[in-house]
This record gives sequence, structure tokens and C-alpha cells, in this order.
Amino acid sequence: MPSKTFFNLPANKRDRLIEIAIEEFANKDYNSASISQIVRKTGIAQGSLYQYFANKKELYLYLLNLLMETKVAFLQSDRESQTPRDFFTYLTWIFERNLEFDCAYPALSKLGYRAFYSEPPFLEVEQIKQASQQFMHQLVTMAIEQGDINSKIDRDLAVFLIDTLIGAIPHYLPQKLGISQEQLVIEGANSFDTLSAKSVFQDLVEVLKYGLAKHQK
Amino acid sequence: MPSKTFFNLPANKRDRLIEIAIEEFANKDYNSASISQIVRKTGIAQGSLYQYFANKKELYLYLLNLLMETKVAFLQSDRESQTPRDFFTYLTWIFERNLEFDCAYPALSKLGYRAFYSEPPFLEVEQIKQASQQFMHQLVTMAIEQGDINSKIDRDLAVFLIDTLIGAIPHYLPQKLGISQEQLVIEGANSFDTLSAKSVFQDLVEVLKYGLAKHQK
DNA sequence: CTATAATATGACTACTCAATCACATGACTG
DNA sequence: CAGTCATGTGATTGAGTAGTCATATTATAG
Repeated sequence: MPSKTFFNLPANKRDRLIEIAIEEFANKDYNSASISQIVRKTGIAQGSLYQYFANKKELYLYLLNLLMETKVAFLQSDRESQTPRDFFTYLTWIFERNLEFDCAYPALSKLGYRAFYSEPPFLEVEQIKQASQQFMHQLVTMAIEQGDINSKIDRDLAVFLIDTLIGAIPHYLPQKLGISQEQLVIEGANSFDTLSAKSVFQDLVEVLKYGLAKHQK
Repeated sequence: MPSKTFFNLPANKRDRLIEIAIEEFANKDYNSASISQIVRKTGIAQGSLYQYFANKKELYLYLLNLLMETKVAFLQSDRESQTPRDFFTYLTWIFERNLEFDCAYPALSKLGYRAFYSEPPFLEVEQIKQASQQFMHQLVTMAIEQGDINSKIDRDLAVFLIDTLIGAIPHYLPQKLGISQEQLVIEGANSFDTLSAKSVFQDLVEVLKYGLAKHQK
């Protein structure tokens, strides 16, 4: 969607623009994020940016797609993602891997949480969100077939539950582990105890497991 | 916090201002909500509004406090709220009563969801939010003492879970019951099947119950 | 009727914003 | 060298913003 000109840009200039744009949209919601600010920080002329991207929305959606691609690549890079296993073990892995991603790309992932778990500024965002929900829907369906999840349970409800919690855990984790968002962005994975984080995930998934599994009575 | 002048206002004028202001902050986040717009819609002079409220923030916090008071009054108005009972029955009641509140005060509650489940624009909002979380913390503590919740479970985690789901259910419910947000605002409680809504709540609480209760192994 | 205090008013300040455009610069080609 | 095309530039446009202030209106009291 960006213009050819954008891709002809020297890599360092392009990367710098992307990085600064991500930061802007990570720290402010779509309406408050400012093209002028991005232009000021990069040192690029305002007119130039509008030769790369038709408008604010196009830039934003480009970044959002970049996030999705980066995330898919990140998740697939882990060998373990291929090996099949019990749904709740897999879910724990998703939580852990998600956290790793957030530490590796803090600004990018913040942009994503803002996009998907606040009011989406326009339809396209909602569509991207629904695509990722559909993935969870498939997983849940498989989990039901495998017998990991009780077939009596409404699949939509299960998807809602899991998806909501995946989206909300970044609010809980820093508070629980006693670190601020800023620390996490600066120090990344070093700012907290990986084991405590994992144990939080395990506790959470445990609750989901007992809640969603087949239970007697 | 508003000025004396504000309270001296004829009731209909004051109410109209409040109503329009609530609508503005319900439909846009704090930064995008516009004082100019509120002034235009009410027909009140801009200078007048700034005699009632020192600034945008004061107006916003006034509305947020109004929400909290209204909600507390609403919940306490139900006799059932007094009768003690099992935690998960009570939780179901909270979900149901919450929905009733949302239908009774759609704009006001939307303002609240925006305030508490998006990035709070400033510290005061976070404090109000924490106050309401503390209430849930007490309930969970009691539930553990009563034996409704497994004492092995981290109370913070349980509070997080419940609070997150209470905040997220308004995203799920309209989608599940096949109605739009707008319909709900316009038609209120008539736009959906109350029984289906209740059954969604029961399913959800059931999951929480089995997830959080004492379970063998 | 007059003086004082309370309230209303909307033009105005100083600012930010997304987007545009006329022009400048550089690169490659014949 | 001239000509063409791609790209860069930042001042400008038009619209919006929160908040202020001098002035006007209204209410109250002596």
C-alpha cells in the first residue's frame, strides 16, 4: 500500500521512519498520534511522508500489517510451534511466546494491543482482529474434538475468554511482577523474573483448564 | 469540584449540559472529546462552561464520579444485593445487574468502560479504577474464606480474571446476541433477549466457578 | 432607582493538526 | 549539454483545539 518511492528509500532512512512511526502510534491512540510529530522526529519533510503514504490511515495500517507479519514470523520461528500437543499446554506456550514477542518488539506490540483491545479507529482494524480471532476459533474447535475442552461449552465463549485474557495480561503482569511499563520497554526481558512470569501463565491456564475441561456434575 | 455557579444553574440547563457532555466523552476518548463541541451542542457559551469547570479534566472527572455514584446507588437499590450467598451466584447477579445498568445509562456506562478499560488519560482515573478493584478483592477474599474459591489460587489473579471479564463482556454480548451497540443505546433493554443474556452470564460464571473452585487433583 | 455582585457571552489568543502544492534538487538518458 | 523523471522540501491552507477576557446582561439588595 505504501508507494514505490517508499520502498526505494535507503534502508536506514526507511527503518528510522518506521521505528519512529511505530513509537508514535504505540504511545498515543490513532487520533492523538501526530503525523507532524513523526515528521519532526525523523527530520523528513512532511511532503515526503505524503509521497510514501497517501494519508495517516495508510501509514497506520501499514504498521499494523507489519506487526502481524512480524508476529507470525516470530511464532513460527519456534520449532515447538510445530509439534502437536494438548491444548492447554499449547495455550501456555502462546502466553509465554507472546511475552517474549512483547519484550523483543515492545513498541510494535504496544501498538497492537492499542489497536485490538481499545476501540478500533476504523473497520480495517476490526477485520485484522477478527482474522486472528478466527485462528483461536480453529484451535478451540480442535481442542473440543481432541476432548481437551468440554463439548458442552460454547466455542464463541471460550474464544472470547481466551482472547480477552491474552489481550489483558500485559496490564496484569507488570503490576504483579512489580515493574513499570517503561522499565519493560527499556530493559526488556531482563527487567523481570522469567520464571515468575511463567508461573503466572501456568496459574492462569490452570484456571482455564479446570473451567473449560470436562467436569463431572 | 465544579464551581458553586454550576450548582446554582437551573436544573434543566445543568442536566442538559451533563447529558451532552457524557455523550461526548462516551463516544470519543478523552483527547478527542471536544469542549468546543459540547459547547456548540448545548448552546452554552464557552466562557460559561469555564466558569462551571476549571478545565476539561475537571469536567471529565466530575462525570466519572457521577458515574460511580450512580452505579453504586443503582446496585444498592436492589434488595437482593443485601442477602448473602455463594460467591458465584453473587457474581452472576453482578453481571446481570451490570447489564441492566448499561441499558439504563448507556452513555454513562460507555464513558466508564472507555475510562477503565482503555489507557487512562491520567492518574486520577487509575485511582478510581483501583478503588473498584479493591471491592472485588474483598469479595474474592471472602469467597476464599467461605470456601467458594480455592485457597491455593492467587487472589490477585482471580481479581484480574473477574475484573477483566466484567470489563470485556460488553464487547462480546452484542456480537453474540446479534445486535449492534447503536441498537442497544437506542432500544435499550428491549433490543435483546434478556434470557439469552442471562444464559451467557451463567455459562461464563460456570467456567469461572469450575476454574476457581476447589478441584481434586 | 441605584449600586454591587453574580453570571453570561463569544470573539480572540495561541496553538496543533492532516494534507497540499509550487518549487527545488538530484539522477539518469539521449 | 539538454531534457526528463523521480524525489525532496517546507511554507501554506483551512480547520480544529483548550482556554481567556473584556464586555454585556441579569439579579439582588439598600
